[in-house]
Amino acid sequence: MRWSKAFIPTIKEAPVEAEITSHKLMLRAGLIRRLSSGLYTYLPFCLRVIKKVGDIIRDEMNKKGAEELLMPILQPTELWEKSGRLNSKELAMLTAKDRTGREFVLSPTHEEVITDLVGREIKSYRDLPKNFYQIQTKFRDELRPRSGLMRAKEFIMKDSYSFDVDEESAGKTYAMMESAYRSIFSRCGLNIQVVKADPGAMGGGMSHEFIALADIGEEENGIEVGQIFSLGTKYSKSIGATFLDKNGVEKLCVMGCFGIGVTRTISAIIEQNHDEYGIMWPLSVSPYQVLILPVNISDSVSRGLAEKVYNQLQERKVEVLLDDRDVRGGVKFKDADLIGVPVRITVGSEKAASGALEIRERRTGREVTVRADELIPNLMSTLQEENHES
RNA sequence: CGGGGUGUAGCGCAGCUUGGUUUAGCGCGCCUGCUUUGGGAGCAGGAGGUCGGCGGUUCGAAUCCGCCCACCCCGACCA
Repeated sequence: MRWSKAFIPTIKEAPVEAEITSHKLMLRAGLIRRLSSGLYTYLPFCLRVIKKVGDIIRDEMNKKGAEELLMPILQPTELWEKSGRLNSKELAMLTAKDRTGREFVLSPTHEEVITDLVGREIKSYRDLPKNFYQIQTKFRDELRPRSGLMRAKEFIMKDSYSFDVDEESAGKTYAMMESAYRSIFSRCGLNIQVVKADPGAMGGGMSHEFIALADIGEEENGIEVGQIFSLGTKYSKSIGATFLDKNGVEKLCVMGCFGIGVTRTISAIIEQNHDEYGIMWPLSVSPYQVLILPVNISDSVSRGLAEKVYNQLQERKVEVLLDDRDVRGGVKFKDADLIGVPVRITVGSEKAASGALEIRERRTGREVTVRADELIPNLMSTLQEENHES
């Protein structure tokens, strides 16, 4: 992508609405814009990160045998009456009406819908265990939205729901999800602490929270980015999800549910990966892997070299952003630090004249000068290292 | 919902106390031209505002009064 064609609206100073670092940086680096309190547009740059995080989640969930599906956001209130959660204050539900006046819940979570589905479709112990997940927008009528994507009325969540034949099997699923979550957060570049938690509105038995350590955050100096619950038979009983066991006896599915706040995870990543100049994306979730920065775009030699490198990297499927804007070098350097692409290739007029350029790591500031024909192998090994560090 | 605070150009603010030389300013950003080009350049010119909204007081309101709305922070609640 060429920066001159991309929509990356960076700003020098953070608007006063933002207090915490991640919120400020997301505004400044052109990731989000506010529509209204607790409602944000994810700009193209942010959407790339959302996709990266989503792909890591999909990879780890699929490894554990979970299957992705997508359920409706609008849900009939009758289903929520069945589970007894229609008037749950904790879930802070938003509702919507159709033109006949029928009321729907704008889903804050999907236990009811998935249990209804499984109850209708799965009838035999032979079809269990099952684990379904989805990544979609959730709604909570937050009393007080705050801190950008940290607590929004509308946010992106990965939620999954497991169905097992008994507690023992459900326990294994629970442990598997815990390990999947550890891998997911680690691959996202997050330092996580797992703590025992109160199941709250979900009900059921055991629960653990995944806390990203940060000096802001709402509990224990950390940000809750995920939570897992063993639900027992609470929903299979109220909604009706049973199966026949080996002996032909009807039994209730033993359930678990597992959530990750995707957009909040991105806030947490920034809280843990930034410095005074801007974001320092872990390579695994960075919107681009490499930024090419020709210091002076009107110098034809460095422009030519930058274009050449840009093409080479694109051919190798490296996600590369070329800062081809006709602005002064200082502006580009500041923006480069702000948006936090992990590897920067600087093309300066002097060195370009002798066919050399610089590779710089955003996180460490480490910089090497290489000849253009040595660039690709050097860059590939730098990317490898970055990958292992995050 | 309780408490605190803020609304003046895209962003950051001054002006309000004491109403009238304010045709409402300043910095950044934006547009045009020239110069400049390794860490947010310089000069010149320019565009951009129902002063959050409605009502009231007054000869006259960004400024005083009332109501409403929006937004931010603390609390209760949550991925």
